[in-house]
Amino acid sequence: MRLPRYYRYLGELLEEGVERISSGELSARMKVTASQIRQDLNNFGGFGQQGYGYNVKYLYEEIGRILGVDRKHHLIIIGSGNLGQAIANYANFERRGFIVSGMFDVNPALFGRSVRGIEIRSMDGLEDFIREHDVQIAALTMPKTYAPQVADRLVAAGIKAIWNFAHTDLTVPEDVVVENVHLSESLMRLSYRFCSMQEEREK
Amino acid sequence: MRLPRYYRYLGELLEEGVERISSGELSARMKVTASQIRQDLNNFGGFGQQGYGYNVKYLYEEIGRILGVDRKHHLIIIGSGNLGQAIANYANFERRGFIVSGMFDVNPALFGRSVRGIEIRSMDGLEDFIREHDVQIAALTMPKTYAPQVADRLVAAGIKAIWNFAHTDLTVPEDVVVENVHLSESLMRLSYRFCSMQEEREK
DNA sequence: TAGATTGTTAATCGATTAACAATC
DNA sequence: TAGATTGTTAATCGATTAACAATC
Repeated sequence: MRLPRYYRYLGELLEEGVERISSGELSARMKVTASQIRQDLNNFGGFGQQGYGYNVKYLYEEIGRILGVDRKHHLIIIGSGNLGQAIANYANFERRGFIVSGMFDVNPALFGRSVRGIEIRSMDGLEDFIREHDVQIAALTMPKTYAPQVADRLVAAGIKAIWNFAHTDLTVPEDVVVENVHLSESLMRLSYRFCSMQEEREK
Repeated sequence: MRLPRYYRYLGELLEEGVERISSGELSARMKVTASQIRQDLNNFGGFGQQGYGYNVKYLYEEIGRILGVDRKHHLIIIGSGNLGQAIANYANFERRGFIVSGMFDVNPALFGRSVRGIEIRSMDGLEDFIREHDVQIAALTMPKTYAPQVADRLVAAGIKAIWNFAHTDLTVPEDVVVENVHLSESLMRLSYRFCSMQEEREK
Protein backbone atom coordinates (compact mmCIF):
# COMPACT_ATOMS: atom_id res chain seq x y z
CA MET A 1 0.00 0.00 0.00
CA ARG A 2 1.75 3.07 -1.25
CA LEU A 3 -1.09 5.57 -0.88
CA PRO A 4 0.17 6.94 2.48
CA ARG A 5 3.49 7.76 0.88
CA TYR A 6 1.81 9.56 -2.02
CA TYR A 7 -0.27 11.39 0.53
CA ARG A 8 2.84 12.59 2.32
CA TYR A 9 4.49 13.85 -0.86
CA LEU A 10 1.32 15.57 -2.00
CA GLY A 11 1.06 17.28 1.37
CA GLU A 12 4.59 18.59 0.92
CA LEU A 13 3.81 19.81 -2.59
CA LEU A 14 0.72 21.54 -1.26
CA GLU A 15 2.83 23.35 1.34
CA GLU A 16 5.25 24.40 -1.37
CA GLY A 17 2.31 25.88 -3.24
CA VAL A 18 2.58 23.52 -6.21
CA GLU A 19 -0.75 23.40 -7.99
CA ARG A 20 -0.33 20.58 -10.46
CA ILE A 21 2.10 17.76 -11.00
CA SER A 22 2.67 15.13 -13.67
CA SER A 23 3.43 11.49 -12.97
CA GLY A 24 6.88 12.19 -14.45
CA GLU A 25 7.73 14.98 -12.02
CA LEU A 26 6.34 13.07 -9.04
CA SER A 27 8.30 10.04 -10.20
CA ALA A 28 11.57 12.02 -10.00
CA ARG A 29 10.76 13.24 -6.48
CA MET A 30 9.58 9.97 -5.05
CA LYS A 31 12.00 7.72 -6.91
CA VAL A 32 9.38 5.38 -8.24
CA THR A 33 8.50 4.95 -11.93
CA ALA A 34 5.92 7.22 -13.51
CA SER A 35 4.21 4.10 -14.77
CA GLN A 36 3.71 2.82 -11.27
CA ILE A 37 2.30 6.13 -10.09
CA ARG A 38 -0.25 6.15 -12.90
CA GLN A 39 -1.18 2.54 -12.22
CA ASP A 40 -1.53 3.11 -8.48
CA LEU A 41 -3.64 6.21 -8.80
CA ASN A 42 -5.76 4.80 -11.57
CA ASN A 43 -6.68 1.77 -9.48
CA PHE A 44 -8.57 4.07 -7.14
CA GLY A 45 -10.18 6.29 -9.76
CA GLY A 46 -9.26 8.64 -12.61
CA PHE A 47 -7.79 11.51 -10.70
CA GLY A 48 -5.71 12.94 -13.51
CA GLN A 49 -6.31 14.72 -16.76
CA GLN A 50 -4.55 14.05 -20.05
CA GLY A 51 -2.16 16.77 -21.08
CA TYR A 52 -2.38 18.40 -17.63
CA GLY A 53 -1.35 15.90 -14.98
CA TYR A 54 -2.80 15.78 -11.50
CA ASN A 55 -4.22 18.65 -9.48
CA VAL A 56 -2.30 18.47 -6.21
CA LYS A 57 -5.03 19.70 -3.90
CA TYR A 58 -7.71 17.52 -5.46
CA LEU A 59 -5.54 14.41 -5.47
CA TYR A 60 -4.45 15.05 -1.88
CA GLU A 61 -8.04 15.26 -0.74
CA GLU A 62 -9.16 12.22 -2.70
CA ILE A 63 -6.36 10.08 -1.32
CA GLY A 64 -7.14 11.42 2.16
CA ARG A 65 -10.71 10.21 1.72
CA ILE A 66 -9.57 6.77 0.57
CA LEU A 67 -7.24 6.48 3.58
CA GLY A 68 -9.99 7.61 5.91
CA VAL A 69 -8.11 10.64 7.24
CA ASP A 70 -11.03 12.91 6.31
CA ARG A 71 -12.98 11.56 9.28
CA LYS A 72 -12.35 11.31 13.01
CA HIS A 73 -11.06 8.12 14.61
CA HIS A 74 -10.94 7.73 18.36
CA LEU A 75 -7.86 5.95 19.54
CA ILE A 76 -6.71 4.54 22.85
CA ILE A 77 -3.17 3.67 23.84
CA ILE A 78 -2.65 0.63 26.01
CA GLY A 79 0.74 0.77 27.66
CA SER A 80 1.75 4.22 28.83
CA GLY A 81 5.52 3.88 28.79
CA ASN A 82 7.79 5.93 26.58
CA LEU A 83 6.45 4.47 23.37
CA GLY A 84 2.82 5.05 24.32
CA GLN A 85 3.68 8.58 25.39
CA ALA A 86 5.58 9.20 22.17
CA ILE A 87 2.45 8.35 20.22
CA ALA A 88 0.23 10.40 22.50
CA ASN A 89 2.54 13.38 22.05
CA TYR A 90 2.73 13.25 18.30
CA ALA A 91 0.28 16.04 17.58
CA ASN A 92 0.25 15.49 13.84
CA PHE A 93 -1.83 12.35 14.17
CA GLU A 94 -4.60 14.59 15.46
CA ARG A 95 -4.43 16.68 12.30
CA ARG A 96 -5.17 13.49 10.37
CA GLY A 97 -8.24 12.81 12.46
CA PHE A 98 -6.68 10.36 14.90
CA ILE A 99 -7.77 11.54 18.34
CA VAL A 100 -6.15 9.98 21.38
CA SER A 101 -9.08 9.59 23.76
CA GLY A 102 -7.45 7.64 26.53
CA MET A 103 -4.34 5.95 27.81
CA PHE A 104 -4.13 2.82 29.91
CA ASP A 105 -1.56 0.98 31.95
CA VAL A 106 -1.27 -1.78 34.53
CA ASN A 107 1.06 0.25 36.75
CA PRO A 108 -0.96 2.01 39.51
CA ALA A 109 1.82 4.57 39.94
CA LEU A 110 0.80 6.05 36.60
CA PHE A 111 -2.95 6.29 37.21
CA GLY A 112 -4.19 9.85 37.18
CA ARG A 113 -1.04 11.20 35.55
CA SER A 114 -1.65 12.67 32.17
CA VAL A 115 0.15 13.14 28.88
CA ARG A 116 -0.82 16.12 26.77
CA GLY A 117 -4.03 16.33 28.80
CA ILE A 118 -4.81 12.64 28.33
CA GLU A 119 -5.30 10.82 31.59
CA ILE A 120 -3.67 7.45 32.21
CA ARG A 121 -6.25 4.97 33.47
CA SER A 122 -6.44 1.56 35.04
CA MET A 123 -7.23 -1.38 32.79
CA ASP A 124 -10.35 -2.07 34.86
CA GLY A 125 -12.44 0.47 33.05
CA LEU A 126 -11.23 -0.49 29.58
CA GLU A 127 -14.45 -1.96 28.19
CA ASP A 128 -16.64 0.82 29.57
CA PHE A 129 -14.32 3.47 28.24
CA ILE A 130 -14.35 1.95 24.75
CA ARG A 131 -18.13 1.92 24.69
CA GLU A 132 -18.58 5.40 26.13
CA HIS A 133 -16.01 7.10 23.91
CA ASP A 134 -16.77 5.31 20.66
CA VAL A 135 -13.20 4.07 20.35
CA GLN A 136 -12.31 2.48 17.03
CA ILE A 137 -8.55 1.99 17.18
CA ALA A 138 -6.31 0.65 19.92
CA ALA A 139 -2.52 1.03 19.93
CA LEU A 140 -0.75 -1.73 21.85
CA THR A 141 2.48 -0.44 23.34
CA MET A 142 2.93 -2.83 26.23
CA PRO A 143 5.29 -5.79 26.65
CA LYS A 144 4.60 -8.76 24.41
CA THR A 145 3.54 -11.04 27.26
CA TYR A 146 0.38 -9.00 27.89
CA ALA A 147 -0.47 -8.26 24.27
CA PRO A 148 -2.44 -11.38 23.27
CA GLN A 149 -4.80 -11.26 26.27
CA VAL A 150 -5.32 -7.53 25.89
CA ALA A 151 -6.06 -8.04 22.20
CA ASP A 152 -8.71 -10.59 23.15
CA ARG A 153 -10.34 -8.11 25.53
CA LEU A 154 -10.29 -5.43 22.85
CA VAL A 155 -11.85 -7.72 20.28
CA ALA A 156 -14.54 -8.76 22.78
CA ALA A 157 -15.20 -5.08 23.43
CA GLY A 158 -15.80 -4.51 19.73
CA ILE A 159 -12.50 -2.95 18.62
CA LYS A 160 -11.91 -3.58 14.91
CA ALA A 161 -8.47 -2.02 14.42
CA ILE A 162 -5.31 -2.76 16.38
CA TRP A 163 -2.02 -0.95 15.96
CA ASN A 164 0.35 -3.50 17.40
CA PHE A 165 3.77 -2.45 18.68
CA ALA A 166 4.21 -5.53 20.87
CA HIS A 167 6.90 -7.90 19.65
CA THR A 168 4.51 -10.70 18.87
CA ASP A 169 1.82 -11.58 16.34
CA LEU A 170 -1.81 -11.44 17.35
CA THR A 171 -4.59 -13.83 16.46
CA VAL A 172 -7.84 -12.01 15.79
CA PRO A 173 -11.12 -12.67 13.95
CA GLU A 174 -10.96 -11.88 10.26
CA ASP A 175 -13.05 -8.73 10.51
CA VAL A 176 -10.44 -7.16 12.82
CA VAL A 177 -7.46 -5.49 11.15
CA VAL A 178 -4.02 -5.51 12.74
CA GLU A 179 -1.15 -3.32 11.65
CA ASN A 180 2.13 -4.50 13.11
CA VAL A 181 5.07 -2.26 13.91
CA HIS A 182 7.76 -4.72 14.90
CA LEU A 183 10.71 -2.49 15.76
CA SER A 184 13.12 -5.30 16.56
CA GLU A 185 12.51 -6.79 13.12
CA SER A 186 13.03 -3.41 11.55
CA LEU A 187 16.37 -3.05 13.33
CA MET A 188 17.45 -6.52 12.22
CA ARG A 189 16.55 -5.68 8.64
CA LEU A 190 18.79 -2.64 8.94
CA SER A 191 21.54 -4.72 10.46
CA TYR A 192 21.22 -7.30 7.69
CA ARG A 193 21.49 -4.70 4.97
CA PHE A 194 24.34 -2.98 6.76
CA CYS A 195 26.29 -6.23 7.03
CA SER A 196 25.60 -7.20 3.41
CA MET A 197 26.80 -3.78 2.30
CA GLN A 198 29.96 -4.15 4.36
CA GLU A 199 30.73 -7.53 2.81
CA GLU A 200 30.26 -6.00 -0.61
CA ARG A 201 32.70 -3.23 0.22
CA GLU A 202 35.30 -5.74 1.27
CA LYS A 203 35.30 -7.29 -2.17
CA MET B 1 12.99 -9.71 4.04
CA ARG B 2 11.34 -12.29 6.20
CA LEU B 3 14.39 -13.57 8.07
CA PRO B 4 13.78 -11.41 11.18
CA ARG B 5 10.33 -12.92 11.51
CA TYR B 6 11.70 -16.45 11.23
CA TYR B 7 14.28 -15.48 13.80
CA ARG B 8 11.57 -14.38 16.21
CA TYR B 9 9.59 -17.60 15.83
CA LEU B 10 12.68 -19.74 16.18
CA GLY B 11 13.59 -17.88 19.36
CA GLU B 12 10.14 -18.68 20.75
CA LEU B 13 10.50 -22.35 19.80
CA LEU B 14 13.87 -22.41 21.49
CA GLU B 15 12.34 -21.06 24.70
CA GLU B 16 9.63 -23.70 24.48
CA GLY B 17 12.37 -26.30 24.28
CA VAL B 18 11.46 -27.48 20.79
CA GLU B 19 14.47 -29.17 19.24
CA ARG B 20 13.48 -29.66 15.64
CA ILE B 21 10.75 -28.38 13.37
CA SER B 22 9.59 -29.14 9.86
CA SER B 23 8.63 -26.52 7.31
CA GLY B 24 5.08 -27.86 7.62
CA GLU B 25 4.83 -27.26 11.35
CA LEU B 26 6.49 -23.86 11.13
CA SER B 27 4.12 -23.02 8.29
CA ALA B 28 1.12 -23.67 10.53
CA ARG B 29 2.52 -21.45 13.29
CA MET B 30 3.62 -18.56 11.14
CA LYS B 31 0.79 -18.69 8.65
CA VAL B 32 2.96 -18.75 5.57
CA THR B 33 3.26 -21.67 3.15
CA ALA B 34 5.74 -24.44 3.82
CA SER B 35 6.98 -23.94 0.29
CA GLN B 36 7.88 -20.35 1.00
CA ILE B 37 9.73 -21.28 4.17
CA ARG B 38 11.82 -23.85 2.32
CA GLN B 39 12.54 -21.38 -0.48
CA ASP B 40 13.48 -18.61 1.92
CA LEU B 41 15.78 -20.74 4.03
CA ASN B 42 17.35 -22.44 1.07
CA ASN B 43 18.32 -19.13 -0.49
CA PHE B 44 20.72 -18.59 2.39
CA GLY B 45 22.08 -22.11 2.61
CA GLY B 46 20.95 -25.68 3.19
CA PHE B 47 20.02 -25.53 6.84
CA GLY B 48 17.68 -28.51 6.84
CA GLN B 49 17.96 -32.22 6.52
CA GLN B 50 15.67 -34.47 4.48
CA GLY B 51 13.42 -36.61 6.57
CA TYR B 52 14.25 -34.64 9.72
CA GLY B 53 13.41 -31.00 9.21
CA TYR B 54 15.35 -28.13 10.73
CA ASN B 55 17.28 -28.12 13.98
CA VAL B 56 15.85 -25.13 15.84
CA LYS B 57 19.00 -24.09 17.68
CA TYR B 58 21.22 -24.43 14.62
CA LEU B 59 18.82 -22.57 12.35
CA TYR B 60 18.35 -19.83 14.95
CA GLU B 61 22.07 -19.28 15.19
CA GLU B 62 22.62 -19.36 11.45
CA ILE B 63 19.90 -16.81 10.81
CA GLY B 64 21.31 -14.69 13.63
CA ARG B 65 24.65 -14.70 11.87
CA ILE B 66 23.07 -13.70 8.56
CA LEU B 67 21.20 -10.86 10.26
CA GLY B 68 24.35 -9.73 12.02
CA VAL B 69 22.95 -10.10 15.53
CA ASP B 70 25.87 -12.36 16.50
CA ARG B 71 28.15 -9.31 16.66
CA LYS B 72 28.06 -6.02 18.52
CA HIS B 73 26.78 -2.85 16.90
CA HIS B 74 27.17 0.51 18.56
CA LEU B 75 24.17 2.71 18.16
CA ILE B 76 23.40 6.33 18.91
CA ILE B 77 20.00 7.93 19.23
CA ILE B 78 19.56 11.43 17.94
CA GLY B 79 16.49 13.03 19.41
CA SER B 80 15.96 12.20 23.08
CA GLY B 81 12.21 12.67 23.34
CA ASN B 82 9.80 9.89 24.23
CA LEU B 83 10.52 7.90 21.11
CA GLY B 84 14.28 8.09 21.55
CA GLN B 85 13.90 7.12 25.19
CA ALA B 86 11.58 4.24 24.29
CA ILE B 87 14.30 2.83 22.08
CA ALA B 88 17.01 3.43 24.68
CA ASN B 89 14.90 1.64 27.27
CA TYR B 90 14.14 -1.42 25.20
CA ALA B 91 16.68 -3.73 26.78
CA ASN B 92 16.11 -6.57 24.34
CA PHE B 93 17.95 -4.76 21.58
CA GLU B 94 21.06 -5.11 23.72
CA ARG B 95 20.58 -8.87 23.83
CA ARG B 96 20.76 -8.83 20.03
CA GLY B 97 24.04 -6.94 20.11
CA PHE B 98 22.68 -3.45 19.58
CA ILE B 99 24.35 -1.31 22.21
CA VAL B 100 23.08 2.20 22.76
CA SER B 101 26.30 4.16 23.25
CA GLY B 102 24.94 7.67 23.32
CA MET B 103 21.93 9.91 23.07
CA PHE B 104 21.79 13.38 21.59
CA ASP B 105 19.41 16.32 21.53
CA VAL B 106 19.27 19.99 20.62
CA ASN B 107 17.50 20.92 23.85
CA PRO B 108 20.07 22.09 26.47
CA ALA B 109 17.59 21.30 29.25
CA LEU B 110 18.20 17.61 28.58
CA PHE B 111 22.02 17.70 28.53
CA GLY B 112 23.53 15.64 31.30
CA ARG B 113 20.30 13.80 32.05
CA SER B 114 20.50 10.14 31.38
CA VAL B 115 18.26 7.28 30.30
CA ARG B 116 19.15 3.80 31.56
CA GLY B 117 22.62 5.12 32.30
CA ILE B 118 23.04 6.66 28.86
CA GLU B 119 23.85 10.34 28.99
CA ILE B 120 22.06 12.82 26.75
CA ARG B 121 24.59 15.02 24.96
CA SER B 122 24.74 18.17 22.90
CA MET B 123 24.92 17.82 19.13
CA ASP B 124 28.26 19.67 19.19
CA GLY B 125 30.24 16.59 20.04
CA LEU B 126 28.46 14.31 17.57
CA GLU B 127 31.31 13.69 15.14
CA ASP B 128 33.92 13.18 17.88
CA PHE B 129 31.63 10.81 19.71
CA ILE B 130 31.01 8.71 16.61
CA ARG B 131 34.73 8.37 15.99
CA GLU B 132 35.66 7.64 19.59
CA HIS B 133 32.94 5.07 20.20
CA ASP B 134 33.08 3.29 16.88
CA VAL B 135 29.40 3.98 16.22
CA GLN B 136 27.89 2.15 13.27
CA ILE B 137 24.18 2.84 13.50
CA ALA B 138 22.25 6.04 14.17
CA ALA B 139 18.57 6.15 15.05
CA LEU B 140 16.88 9.40 14.03
CA THR B 141 14.03 10.20 16.38
CA MET B 142 13.82 13.96 15.98
CA PRO B 143 11.32 16.11 14.09
CA LYS B 144 11.42 15.79 10.32
CA THR B 145 12.71 19.32 9.76
CA TYR B 146 16.09 18.48 11.31
CA ALA B 147 16.43 14.99 9.89
CA PRO B 148 17.97 15.70 6.47
CA GLN B 149 20.73 17.94 7.81
CA VAL B 150 21.52 15.54 10.65
CA ALA B 151 21.65 12.68 8.15
CA ASP B 152 24.19 14.66 6.13
CA ARG B 153 26.35 15.16 9.22
CA LEU B 154 26.12 11.46 10.04
CA VAL B 155 27.10 10.44 6.54
CA ALA B 156 30.02 12.88 6.59
CA ALA B 157 31.09 11.36 9.91
CA GLY B 158 31.15 7.92 8.33
CA ILE B 159 27.89 6.40 9.55
CA LYS B 160 26.69 3.70 7.15
CA ALA B 161 23.34 2.72 8.69
CA ILE B 162 20.46 5.03 9.59
CA TRP B 163 17.29 3.94 11.37
CA ASN B 164 14.97 6.73 10.37
CA PHE B 165 11.88 7.52 12.44
CA ALA B 166 11.54 11.06 11.09
CA HIS B 167 8.51 11.54 8.86
CA THR B 168 10.52 12.23 5.77
CA ASP B 169 12.70 10.38 3.27
CA LEU B 170 16.46 10.84 3.38
CA THR B 171 18.87 11.16 0.50
CA VAL B 172 22.13 9.35 1.17
CA PRO B 173 25.02 7.89 -0.85
CA GLU B 174 24.38 4.40 -2.12
CA ASP B 175 26.73 2.72 0.36
CA VAL B 176 24.63 4.01 3.27
CA VAL B 177 21.59 1.96 4.22
CA VAL B 178 18.43 3.58 5.57
CA GLU B 179 15.61 1.72 7.24
CA ASN B 180 12.51 3.84 7.52
CA VAL B 181 9.91 3.54 10.26
CA HIS B 182 7.20 5.92 9.14
CA LEU B 183 4.62 5.67 11.90
CA SER B 184 2.14 8.06 10.34
CA GLU B 185 2.09 5.96 7.19
CA SER B 186 1.61 2.85 9.25
CA LEU B 187 -1.36 4.41 11.00
CA MET B 188 -2.87 5.46 7.68
CA ARG B 189 -2.49 1.94 6.34
CA LEU B 190 -4.37 0.71 9.39
CA SER B 191 -7.03 3.35 8.85
CA TYR B 192 -7.34 2.40 5.19
CA ARG B 193 -7.82 -1.25 5.96
CA PHE B 194 -10.22 -0.46 8.78
CA CYS B 195 -12.36 1.70 6.50
CA SER B 196 -12.30 -0.86 3.68
CA MET B 197 -13.37 -3.55 6.11
CA GLN B 198 -16.19 -1.37 7.37
CA GLU B 199 -17.47 -0.77 3.85
CA GLU B 200 -17.39 -4.49 3.24
CA ARG B 201 -19.44 -5.13 6.37
CA GLU B 202 -22.07 -2.66 5.22
CA LYS B 203 -22.68 -4.67 2.09
C1' DT C 1 14.05 -50.63 3.94
C1' DA C 2 10.05 -47.40 4.53
C1' DG C 3 8.68 -42.90 5.87
C1' DA C 4 9.43 -38.24 6.22
C1' DT C 5 10.82 -34.06 4.66
C1' DT C 6 14.04 -31.23 2.37
C1' DG C 7 16.05 -28.98 -1.85
C1' DT C 8 14.91 -27.68 -6.23
C1' DT C 9 12.61 -27.38 -10.58
C1' DA C 10 8.56 -26.06 -13.09
C1' DA C 11 4.00 -23.74 -13.15
C1' DT C 12 1.29 -20.10 -11.57
C1' DC C 13 0.26 -15.82 -10.10
C1' DG C 14 0.72 -10.96 -9.37
C1' DA C 15 3.20 -6.79 -9.68
C1' DT C 16 6.09 -3.73 -12.36
C1' DT C 17 7.42 -1.65 -16.51
C1' DA C 18 6.95 -0.28 -21.29
C1' DA C 19 4.32 1.38 -24.90
C1' DC C 20 0.91 3.87 -27.06
C1' DA C 21 -3.77 5.22 -28.18
C1' DA C 22 -7.10 8.37 -26.16
C1' DT C 23 -7.91 12.95 -24.94
C1' DC C 24 -7.40 17.26 -22.61
C1' DT D 1 -4.25 22.17 -34.15
C1' DA D 2 0.03 20.60 -31.69
C1' DG D 3 1.90 19.19 -27.40
C1' DA D 4 1.57 17.01 -23.21
C1' DT D 5 0.28 13.56 -20.34
C1' DT D 6 -3.00 10.39 -18.71
C1' DG D 7 -5.44 5.82 -18.77
C1' DT D 8 -4.88 1.35 -20.18
C1' DT D 9 -3.25 -2.64 -22.55
C1' DA D 10 0.47 -5.80 -23.38
C1' DA D 11 5.13 -7.48 -22.16
C1' DT D 12 8.33 -8.37 -18.68
C1' DC D 13 9.90 -9.54 -14.49
C1' DG D 14 9.95 -11.51 -9.95
C1' DA D 15 7.79 -13.83 -6.27
C1' DT D 16 4.81 -17.50 -4.71
C1' DT D 17 3.06 -22.01 -4.95
C1' DA D 18 2.94 -26.77 -6.41
C1' DA D 19 5.14 -30.91 -7.31
C1' DC D 20 8.38 -34.32 -6.89
C1' DA D 21 12.96 -36.40 -7.09
C1' DA D 22 16.80 -36.68 -3.89
C1' DT D 23 18.18 -38.22 0.46
C1' DC D 24 18.39 -38.56 5.38
